[in-house]
Amino acid sequence: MTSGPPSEAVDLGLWFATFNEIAILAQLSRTLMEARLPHGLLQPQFGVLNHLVRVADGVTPLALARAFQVPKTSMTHSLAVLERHGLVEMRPNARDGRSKCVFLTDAGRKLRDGTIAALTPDIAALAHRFDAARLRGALPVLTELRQIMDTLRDPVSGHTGATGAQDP
Amino acid sequence: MTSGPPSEAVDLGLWFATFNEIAILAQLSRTLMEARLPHGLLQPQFGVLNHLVRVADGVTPLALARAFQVPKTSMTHSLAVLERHGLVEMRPNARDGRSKCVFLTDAGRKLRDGTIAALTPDIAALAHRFDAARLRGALPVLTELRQIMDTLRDPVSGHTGATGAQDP
DNA sequence: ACTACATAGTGCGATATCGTATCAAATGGA
DNA sequence: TCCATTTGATACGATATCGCACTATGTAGT
Repeated sequence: MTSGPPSEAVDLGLWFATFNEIAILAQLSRTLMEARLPHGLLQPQFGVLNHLVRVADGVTPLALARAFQVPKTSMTHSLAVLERHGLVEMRPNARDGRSKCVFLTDAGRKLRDGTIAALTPDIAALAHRFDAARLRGALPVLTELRQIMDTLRDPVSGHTGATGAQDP
Repeated sequence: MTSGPPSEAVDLGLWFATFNEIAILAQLSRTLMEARLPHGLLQPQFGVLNHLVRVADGVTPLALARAFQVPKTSMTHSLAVLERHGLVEMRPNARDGRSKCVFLTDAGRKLRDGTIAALTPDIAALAHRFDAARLRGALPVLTELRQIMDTLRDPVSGHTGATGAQDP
């Protein structure tokens, strides 16, 4: 055999440690956010709301599922919650009869802005203790890693199928 | 009022973007892992198993809940699953009659090692596309951020109460 | 046009997550 | 010692997550 693995050993520990930290940080940020969200709304729902404001209105549920890398059924549920609360509106997709488009309502926009405002002191407290420059340095690494994992994702099953564009 | 905020504006966008990437990466790594886990085991359970191997055996459920920053009830559930599968053993805590100690079984150790082995090619594929040095640079930032968020956590309610030591 | 296949969304069931309430053991005063 | 408070763990219920299977629409090949 001539072309085995890169012959350079992979630092498994590094990767596991990273994923471990990421999992815990996700948990911490979730808790942080949900402490400021109105009753009945959880982080996934707020994430969608925020995405609609920051990126674009009128996208399809599947595009959202891809953006967040969750199964489409999970996104269906999140959107149903948001719609039940009157925060988004689902309209038929003129270009594709199977599809729908998700639009923010005024209430949705307002609630998102209010939540951001409510979160600001918490973030400020964090920023007070943690140098933003370090974060700014780490963020591109996270982004690139996310993109690569995106790409490597098995484009199989009912999960979501393919790569999802993220906030540009 | 004399001592308002640091008068320096906080880069909210930076923080939100970071938390956003972290949430998606957590999702991606979860999916990656669960694709290699035996049926019936999910990432949280494997995380516990891995922690017991890497850090220490014989810790209490509450210590585990703190380490992962999940509510104690979630940890109770995860441990029940692991115990049902014969992967861990719960013994009474000699030092505290209310408490228990979690121990790995041989099956648990074996399953953890097998899963690591099964994951290695996936990690290797990642490592092939992503420079480990960059990851190594970013990891301390994540760790420190996690520690700080740990510290700032409201030590309230039934969540977990306090800071949890993480893999040293 | 007709048939195959792919794709968008959803209903359903199994399981996970987590807040609240509860119980039992420990701790710390009076 | 007795009582109040704290702390570790769990039961329970509400909701979230997600895999599977299904429908409906779109797309391609003939």
